[in-house]
Amino acid sequence: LILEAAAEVFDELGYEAASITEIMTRSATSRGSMYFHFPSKADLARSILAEQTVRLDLPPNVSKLQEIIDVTALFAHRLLSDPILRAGTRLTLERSSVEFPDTNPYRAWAGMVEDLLLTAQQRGEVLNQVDARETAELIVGSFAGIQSFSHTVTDRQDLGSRVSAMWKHLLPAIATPAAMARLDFAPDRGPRLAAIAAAAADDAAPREAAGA
Amino acid sequence: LILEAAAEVFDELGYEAASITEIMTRSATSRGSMYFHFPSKADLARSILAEQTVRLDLPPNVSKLQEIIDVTALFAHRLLSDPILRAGTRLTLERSSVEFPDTNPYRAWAGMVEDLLLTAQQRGEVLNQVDARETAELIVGSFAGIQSFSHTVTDRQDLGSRVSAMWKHLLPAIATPAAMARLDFAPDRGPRLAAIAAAAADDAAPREAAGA
Amino acid sequence: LILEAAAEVFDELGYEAASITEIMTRSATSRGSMYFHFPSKADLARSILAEQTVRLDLPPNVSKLQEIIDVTALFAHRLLSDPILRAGTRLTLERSSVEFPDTNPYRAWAGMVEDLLLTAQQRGEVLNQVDARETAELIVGSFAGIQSFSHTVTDRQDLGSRVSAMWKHLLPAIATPAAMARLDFAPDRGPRLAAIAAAAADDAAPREAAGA
Amino acid sequence: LILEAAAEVFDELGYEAASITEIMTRSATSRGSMYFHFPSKADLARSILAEQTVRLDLPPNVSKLQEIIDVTALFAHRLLSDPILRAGTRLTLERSSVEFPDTNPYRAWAGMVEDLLLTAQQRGEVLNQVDARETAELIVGSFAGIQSFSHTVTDRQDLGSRVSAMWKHLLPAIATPAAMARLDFAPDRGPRLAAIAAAAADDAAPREAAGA
DNA sequence: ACCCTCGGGACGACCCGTTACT
DNA sequence: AGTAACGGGTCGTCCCGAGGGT
Repeated sequence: LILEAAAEVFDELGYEAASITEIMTRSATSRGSMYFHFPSKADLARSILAEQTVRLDLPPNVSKLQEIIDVTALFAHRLLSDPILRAGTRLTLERSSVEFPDTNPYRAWAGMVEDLLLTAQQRGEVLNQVDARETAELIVGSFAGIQSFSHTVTDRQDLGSRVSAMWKHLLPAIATPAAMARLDFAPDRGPRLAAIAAAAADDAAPREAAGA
Repeated sequence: LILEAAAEVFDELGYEAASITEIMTRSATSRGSMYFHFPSKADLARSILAEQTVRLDLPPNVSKLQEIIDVTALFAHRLLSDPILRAGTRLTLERSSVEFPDTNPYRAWAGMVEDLLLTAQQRGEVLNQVDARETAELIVGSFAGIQSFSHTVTDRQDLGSRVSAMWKHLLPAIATPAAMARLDFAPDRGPRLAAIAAAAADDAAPREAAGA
Repeated sequence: LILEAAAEVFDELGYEAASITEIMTRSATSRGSMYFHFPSKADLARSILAEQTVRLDLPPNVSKLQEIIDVTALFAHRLLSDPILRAGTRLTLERSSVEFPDTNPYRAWAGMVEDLLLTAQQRGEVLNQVDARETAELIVGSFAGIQSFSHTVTDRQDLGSRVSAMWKHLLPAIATPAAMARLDFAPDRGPRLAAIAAAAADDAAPREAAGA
Repeated sequence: LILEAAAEVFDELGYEAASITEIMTRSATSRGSMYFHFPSKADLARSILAEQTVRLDLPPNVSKLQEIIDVTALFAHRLLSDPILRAGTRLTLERSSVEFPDTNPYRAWAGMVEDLLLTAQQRGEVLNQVDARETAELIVGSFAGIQSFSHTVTDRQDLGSRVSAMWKHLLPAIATPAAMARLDFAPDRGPRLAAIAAAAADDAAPREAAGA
């Protein structure tokens, strides 16, 4: 797809430094075709941001706290290989303040985490003194910063460990002792989740193929 | 100064979107003068990054852990008014991966925090199971992300509270209970430190004037 | 054509002093169009050099020595009116050393003359002791210098006479007496050849028009 | 000297592409000093052209024709090592048409050669039918072109041979048979003359030193 | 409906030769 | 002699329409 190429370029160069010409070249598209599908450069960026949120559907878990952890772990894992996600984070970090009046990715993520947190709190997984919104925004912000740090220092190779460390430091102030004992936030949580998802997809695919 | 204007523009537009012409206009400098002092745009960015680290000298504290907290609190506070610092963080977030081979701001901050953390650990303020480097990098990353979040959502107006919340969540996993009781990480810690520093400067200035 | 304008400017100002803007203005082209056809200024120069060599097709002559003379005479004549040729010589003189690794115009010309010289020698028009390569390169070099001299002093108005004088001085050391008697290197040899070529073109054109 | 550095840069880059900053750097001069000695860039070029003509004083010879040959041979030889001369020829070739209203180097050289030629003709060394001015200008032009050719193709390493070849081709049409027998235009004429001049200078220097 | 060649300006950073003030 | 300041100008490139073809 043409978005793929755009994502690569945005990831490598950032929004401003990315040139449509470069995207064209890399996706072997011509100028006319490019502007037929995406009226402007900003449109490309918006499409990438939209794609990004779509790609985070996770199977529900009995523990809502585990779900939050899993979303970060899987996101961290996918960041290693998915150019759309990589570009999405870069664009969020660089341009969130200016570009997205309503569909701010930060807000979207924080809202999702806050909802999960509230549910978890009702189920007794989360300490009572926790302010769901405050904690949710802290988690999202921290994750974004850690990701940036890891990107800078090791090109995200150690992002899994860093996210694991984040949870190790944060959870004592969030989770109830009982809930905490059952949580899995090991560094390889991301890859494991990805493997499970891939297996599920393999299960589903033949059925689809048979249906078609 | 000319750096001041550059910082403003970088803060508002980011590195790529900032134009030298705009910086020129805003600082009422001519093109020739501009390039006499800063041979290139990248040089301007580098100078801002360098200035930034200089501006973080804090009076030593008996508690090294408190020193770490204070550095974040004061930094958060100054971020509200100091364009150099504002620009510095934006440049770090946007371009740290590409621009600064050795003088990476992330590394510099993380190194400083790690040193303080190790000293604190020797003094019994920090739990033994804490890995100083891991924790230091987590703190720096989280701070950067939180700052970005706050910048996006409220133009950093609530950064003090967010940093305070960060410490509230992080400290239980870092500080020994005894040390924790004596730590001050209230949201207004930053402004208070700034006031103290200002008073100290007022004290020193007259003496200097008298000496001269 | 756009090359025409570029040639004019290069001819008048030289490569470095010529500005793309000036070429644009003079050819009423926009910058976008300009860079669409010629990716760079150097490319313009290269194209001019290429055009130049194309424009020197001459009807074969029984005397190969006469062919060499004719090529210089016609070239000298065209230099008065053809901007591409004028620019070409200037570019060759100024930049041949640096710009054209393989397609050096000097070498191209010298090679052509050398070949003709060798053929002429086999036919007995050229003295045996003549070293074809040495003489060919001398002719090309001399022609270039004479052209530069004439350009400087009389804006090339007397180039025909100068080339004639060159042959008057050179031929005794090149041509056999028998061949020499039949050679025509009068100052107006160039214009006469041009007239013949024009007449031939007029002959051909109607036929083409009729065929089409 | 500062001219030396300027000459180098002009030789390598040409007039337009040469930058005063580069000349400054290479001669370790500061901007102020630079503009104190040479009010403008054009002034630098003019000074180099002036220096150039000075450096061609040759001991008088009984044969004026030999003197002409020697001037070309010595000039060709010095071109290998003297940056001032190298730069001078480049500037002459590039800018003679535009820069020097009265002190045109071409004219200066042609005039000198013409005078020598006339004297030689009076002495019977030169054929009667020779038009001194025409021939003088031919010689100067040819030399310039040959030098350019050699510069392009072999960085002037074979310039001696080329000049020798030039004379071999030209002299039959210029010199009387009697005079020609006594002329020396071998390829190594330049180096030999330089050696003689050096020896003479060695002779003179001690005396000067003694006198001083 | 989809794609591409071609054209259009507006800036981009950078660097230039040159002049005042110290 | 030397540091600082000055604008004008360079080439290159960018994001983007418009007409022609498939």
